[in-house]
Amino acid sequence: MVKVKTTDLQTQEKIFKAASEIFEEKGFAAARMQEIADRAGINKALLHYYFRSKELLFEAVFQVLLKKMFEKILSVFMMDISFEKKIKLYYEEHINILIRNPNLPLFLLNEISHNPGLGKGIRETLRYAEMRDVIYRKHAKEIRKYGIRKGELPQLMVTIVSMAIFPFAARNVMKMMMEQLGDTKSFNTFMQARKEFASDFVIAALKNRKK
Amino acid sequence: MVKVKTTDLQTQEKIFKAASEIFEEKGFAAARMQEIADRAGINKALLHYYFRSKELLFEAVFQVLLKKMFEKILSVFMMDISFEKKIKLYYEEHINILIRNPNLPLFLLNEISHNPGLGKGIRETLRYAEMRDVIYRKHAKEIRKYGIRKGELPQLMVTIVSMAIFPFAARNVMKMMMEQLGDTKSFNTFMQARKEFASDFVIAALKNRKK
DNA sequence: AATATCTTTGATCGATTAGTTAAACTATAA
DNA sequence: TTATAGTTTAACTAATCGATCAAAGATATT
Repeated sequence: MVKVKTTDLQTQEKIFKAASEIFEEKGFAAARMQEIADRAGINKALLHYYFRSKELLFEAVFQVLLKKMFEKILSVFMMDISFEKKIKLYYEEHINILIRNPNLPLFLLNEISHNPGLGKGIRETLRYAEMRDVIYRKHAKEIRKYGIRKGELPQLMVTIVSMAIFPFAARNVMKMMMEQLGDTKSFNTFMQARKEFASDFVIAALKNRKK
Repeated sequence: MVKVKTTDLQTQEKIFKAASEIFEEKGFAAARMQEIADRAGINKALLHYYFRSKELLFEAVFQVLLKKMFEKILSVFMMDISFEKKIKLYYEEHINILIRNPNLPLFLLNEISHNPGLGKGIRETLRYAEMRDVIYRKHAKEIRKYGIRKGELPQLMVTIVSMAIFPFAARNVMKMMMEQLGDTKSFNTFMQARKEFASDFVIAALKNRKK
C-alpha cells in the first residue's frame, strides 16, 4: 500500500478549515489551539509552524469569514436592476449564505466589537461609501418617490440588513421560543419563509411612507 | 479620623457592579476575576468568598442583565392600548434602555448562544407564550386587518424587535460606517431618530400589506 | 547515495488564571 | 476584656494554555 503524503497546502487548508469552525463556534477568547489541532488531525506545534500565533491564525480566518459575509451582498447592491428587485435578490442571496453559515453574524459582530483593530479589513471589504454612492446614483428617484429623505437612507439600509441578519444572531433564543410555542417548523424553514416576508414588508413600507 | 467600615452588602454590591461591567464588556470567556476584583477595589479572594466561582458570579449577573433587557418590553406588550401605540411605546422604551446599556444585546445573544444551559432563566423572564396570547387576544382584529396571517406573527415580532436591537449589536460597525461616510451625528442621535423611523416603517408596512 | 530543505511530532517551558488557605483584621456581644 | 463570628488580605496551588525546541521524518536536489 502506498502512503500518499499530504502536501503542505492540504495541511494548511485542513488547519484553516478547523480554525474557521472553532473560531466561529466559540469566538477568539474561548477557542483553544489544542482543539483546533485536534479537529485538523494534526499536532499543536504544527499550527505555530504554519501560522505563527493564535492572533495571526485568527486574523487570517477573520478576513475570509468577513468576505464570506459581505462579498455577495456588495455585488447585489452594485447590480443594475430596480430597487425592488434588488431587495428581493438581497434577501434570497444573503439568507442562503447565512443558512449555510449560521454562526457568522454573531461571530463577526462580537469580534469586531471586542477588537477595534480589525477595522481596516472591514473598511476594505464592506465598502459603504461605494454602496451608498451606487444607491444614490441608481435609485435616487425611487427613494424620493418612497418619501425617504437623504438623511434617512442609513436608517433604511440598517433596517433592510437587520431583517436578514438579526434572526441568525438570535438563533438560539428563537429556537427556544419556537419550541416553547409548539412551533414544529425548523429555524431554516422560518428563514426560507422570511425571504418573502421581509421583501414584501420593506416594499410595503416604502410604498406607504408619509411624504 | 473614624474609618467607616464598609458592610458586606456594600461590598457585594461593589462586586456585582464591577462584574456586570466586565462581563458585559468582554463576555464570560475573556473576563478575568482579577480585573473584576481590581474594578471593585477589593482582593481577588473576596470574590470567591461572596460568589463561590466565576460561573456562579456570572450566572447571578446574567439573570439581572437579562431582566434589564426584557422586563420593560414585556410590560409594554401587556398593556391595554392599541397595537400602533404599543409599537411606538415599545421603540421609545426599549431604545432608551439600550442607549443606557449599549453592550447588553451582543452580550446576551452571545452568552445564550455559547451556553445553552442558560435557557431556564430566559424562559421565565421572556415569557413568549404569554406575550403571544396577549397579542392574539387584544389585537386579533388589527392583525387580520393588516393582512398578517396567524403563522406570520412570529415573523412580524422578530422584525419589530430586530429594528431596535440589531443596531446596538452592530454598533461598532455602524460607528465605522458613519465615520467613513462623514456622518457627524453620533450613534445615540441615530438611535433617537430611529424611534420614529422604526414606528413609522412598521405601521406603514402593516397598512399596505397584500391581503 | 548523500546532502540539504521542508514538514511533523513529543516534550517541555513560562505565563496566566481560577480557586484555596491560613492568618490578620473588624465588629458584636457577653 | 474576652470570646465569637464575620470579613479581608497576601501568598500559594494546581491546572490550563500559547508558544518553543530539538529531533525525527519526508521530500527534493545533486
